[in-house]
This record gives sequence, structure tokens and C-alpha cells, in this order.
Amino acid sequence: MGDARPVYQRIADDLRERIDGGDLSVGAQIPSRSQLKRAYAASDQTVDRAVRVLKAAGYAQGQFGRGVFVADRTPVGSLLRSTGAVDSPFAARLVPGGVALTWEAVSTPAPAPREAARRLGIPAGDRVMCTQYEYLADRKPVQLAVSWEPLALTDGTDVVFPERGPYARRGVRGRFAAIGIRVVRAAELVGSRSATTAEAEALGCAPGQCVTTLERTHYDERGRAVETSEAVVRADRWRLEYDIAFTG
Amino acid sequence: MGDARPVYQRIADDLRERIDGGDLSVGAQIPSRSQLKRAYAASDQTVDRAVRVLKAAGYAQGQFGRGVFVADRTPVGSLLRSTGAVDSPFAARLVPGGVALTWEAVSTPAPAPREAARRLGIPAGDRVMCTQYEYLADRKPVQLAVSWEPLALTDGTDVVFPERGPYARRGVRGRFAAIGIRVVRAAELVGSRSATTAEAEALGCAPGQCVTTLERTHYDERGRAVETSEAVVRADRWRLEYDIAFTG
DNA sequence: TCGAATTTGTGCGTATGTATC
DNA sequence: GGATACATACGCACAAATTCG
Repeated sequence: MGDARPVYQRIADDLRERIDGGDLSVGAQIPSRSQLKRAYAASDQTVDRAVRVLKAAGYAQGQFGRGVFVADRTPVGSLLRSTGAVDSPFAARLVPGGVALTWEAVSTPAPAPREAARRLGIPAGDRVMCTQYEYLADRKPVQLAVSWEPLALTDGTDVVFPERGPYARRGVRGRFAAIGIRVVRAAELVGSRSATTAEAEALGCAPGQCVTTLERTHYDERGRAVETSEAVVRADRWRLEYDIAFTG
Repeated sequence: MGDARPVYQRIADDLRERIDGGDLSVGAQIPSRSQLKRAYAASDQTVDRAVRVLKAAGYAQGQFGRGVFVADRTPVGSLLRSTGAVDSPFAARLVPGGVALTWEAVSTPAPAPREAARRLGIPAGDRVMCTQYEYLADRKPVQLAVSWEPLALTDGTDVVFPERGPYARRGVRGRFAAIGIRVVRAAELVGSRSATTAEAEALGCAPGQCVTTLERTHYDERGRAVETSEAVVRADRWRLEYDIAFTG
């Protein structure tokens, strides 16, 4: 029977099936290049390319001089995106329980980039507070984010710096509530793509790995955008969780 | 200065920057292998690998005998995941407007697979109605999904087949309402990963491309799971859209 | 219509560097 | 030191598709 797939694809699919089927379990070593070469009567390059496909898919990761091992892809948790909690911008449901969630943030005033300005409904170049977040679970990076808030709303108040002052680290809703702005709605756009080399570096995963992308805008009761953010989440072991209530 | 990146990665990053910067616009042809070989004084394999990285990232796609061209990655729309609409399981916000949204479905009774049974809170192997969906925009596949509903709930009613009968093609809420079950809540888990070769085949994209994954469970007012589904969405041009209302 | 040139996609053999055992 | 293994890179080759003279 003719198999249209190229050799490297067939080898990669075979290995993926062996992993999914449990024949190769998490932590197990994938046959080495010389073994695969013999088994499939293929060249060095070809089997290497097959293994690269597996690694790009997050199924395995290589260790220099040791071998290539089946990666652990069981989800460690999910980031809760629909929570009404005002006390933290980083809530998660964890599978076993016992992972320390922390984050760091750095804020600098800046002119609004075009895309952020469009989402905020303000002229590009208007002054905004730009905050870069790094979210960690057990000291390992999970999510990178950057947020923009119009300084026209927060300048002169004590919530102007998201990570400083009496309302520090409270999350968007809690902080804006302190200056009399009720955040009642958020719109979130979710996508995915492969990580850039810079993102892969920051997230501690291989370049080209899959990441989930977020684009969120918060609105007050008058429908005015008060904050917008973009985030990149490691997709290998983290998911997003939405709770949808149907009204009426 | 020493650049730690391997040659193929440097070439790939260069090309990606030229695309992001607009030097190479959508539809433009990427320099051919022989041109890249000369430009970077690299080998055949190396430049080919660089271009493979670009293609895997969805930045470009090759055409046999013609060349490699910059892919159009502007979003064509977003799938609305929080809508209260009961009349369709496939709602979307479209960027220009004018894309025909259709879907096909095939249902067969089957024993519940382990994961689906766990999410439905029923014993594995219990009879369920298993429905496979294919969602299309302008005849091109956007999303694949498979849904499970316990036959204990729907057997003998006229909503047992999601795509047949008086309440056909209505979506989960509308159909269950017809048999007196009020679906008031859904929980959705969103992740992403690279497509399997089978998924890539069905979605009409290259194997290894990034897809967004969905895992949704619908609950009635007593908190009982009445339906669960898994879906795979093309990530190159489609996103998910959530509307989050903060109560209280 | 034929043929040559170009380009992608795949594949083989070999070599080098580096890390681990 | 030596064997093994990964990661990168070079040179070459061929099939299939397109383009152009």
C-alpha cells in the first residue's frame, strides 16, 4: 500500500502514537538516532527531522548528551478568566494543589501604541501607564502580559501605579473601584500561535512552541474602555477556564 | 559580537522581522533557496530549515515549483463563545462581513469514552449520543468538534438527534429547553497545541500548525452536566471571543 | 509542443562540536 | 579516555511542479 506521507512524517506519527498509546510513557527515552536509523532504514537527517517534529509539538524534549525524553504534558492548572475576585489579577485552578502563584510587575508611563489606543478608544500617542507583568507558578514562568491604562483616568490618584500604593496588586477592578470607576464588563479575544524566540526565552520553553494569546479590554458601566492588555500563556501545561452563565 | 543563535534560527528571525516590519508584505515572495544561500553563505539544508521554521509559525506557505509566499494572518473573525443565542451553535463576529457560516453534523449512539464520561459524571461505557461537527466559513473548515450527550436524558424524545427533528440545528440550549431542561451554565477550558496530521488534513492546513482547543461542558440549573464537547479551531485566522460580565 | 531553468520538498552521507555516562 | 547522543551544518541528489523561451 502506498503511503503518501514522507518518511520523516511517518516516523514522527509512529512515535506520537506510541506516546499517546502509553507504550512510551512520560519520562521514557525515545529511541536514539542510531536506533531509529536502523529501525526505519533512514538517514541521520531524516530521523532527526522526525524527532524535531515531535519536539516542536511538545511531545518530547532533548537533553544534550543524554537522549530525547517524553515530555510531561499533563495540565498543571487553568487560569480563571471569569472570576469576580477583585483581590488578585492572577487566579488559577490547580490540579493537585500546592503550587505557589506569584507575579512581578514594572510600570512606566508611555505614549499609547496604535493598537492599544484603538482598543481604548483614545488617540494614539496619548499618555498611558504601561505595565509589564510576569506570572509565575513555582518560580516558573506561566504567562507574560502587558497592560495599558489611560493616564487621563488615573493620573494624580493613588492607583496610578498598579503595583504600588495602598491598592497595589489588587487587580483592575479593585483598583478602579478605589477611584470610583465601576468595571462591569470585559471582552476577551483568545487565539494561539507559536512563540517568538524572545517569548520562548522569557517563558523558558523551546522556540516555536505553542502559546495561547489573550487580548482583554475592561469597560466601565458607561461602556468606556478603562484598561486593555495583551498576554501570552504557555500552552504546554496551562489552559484558560471560562465560566459562562446564560441569562434569560 | 557572538550570536548564540544557530544560523537557521538567525535567518528565520531575519525573515520574520522583514515580514513584521512590512518589508515583505502579504503575498510577497520570500527569497528563494538559492538566493538565501548566497545571501547568508549557508547550505541548502540550513536555509531550507530556516524557511521551515517560518512556515511552521504560519508566517509563510510554499507552493510547489513557484516559491514561498508571505501568508495572510489577519484575523477573519472570532467565534462568539458567550452568546446567549439559542438558535445556533455557531455564532461568529466577522471582520468585513459577508462570510457564509455553515456546518455539518453526523450523530451516532455510542458508549461514552472515559474522559467524556468523567466530565458528564456518568459511568464510562454508558450510552451517549456522539455527534461530530464540522464548521465552515466560506466552505473552508474552521472548526472540528465532537459532542456527547447522555442518552439517559434524550432517548425517546424528539431532540435525541441534534441535527434531525423539529428542533434540529438549534444548539444545546434550545434543544434541551424543548424537553424541559434549562441549561444555565457552561464551563469552557481553552488551550492550544500543534495539530495532528489527521486534524491538519481535515482543517486544510499544514501539519504541525497551531490550533486552539476547546473543552466545554453544559450544566442545568441543578448543576448536572447535560452535554460535553471537544473542539479544535484553526488558529491562523480565527480567534475566540468571550464576554465577561462582573456581577456585584 | 517541447525543453530548459527555476523552485519547492524530500532524502542520503558525512562532518564537527558539545555534553553525558 | 572512549563511547554514546544530541544539535548543527555542509554538499549533493532527485522528483514534482511551475515558468518561460
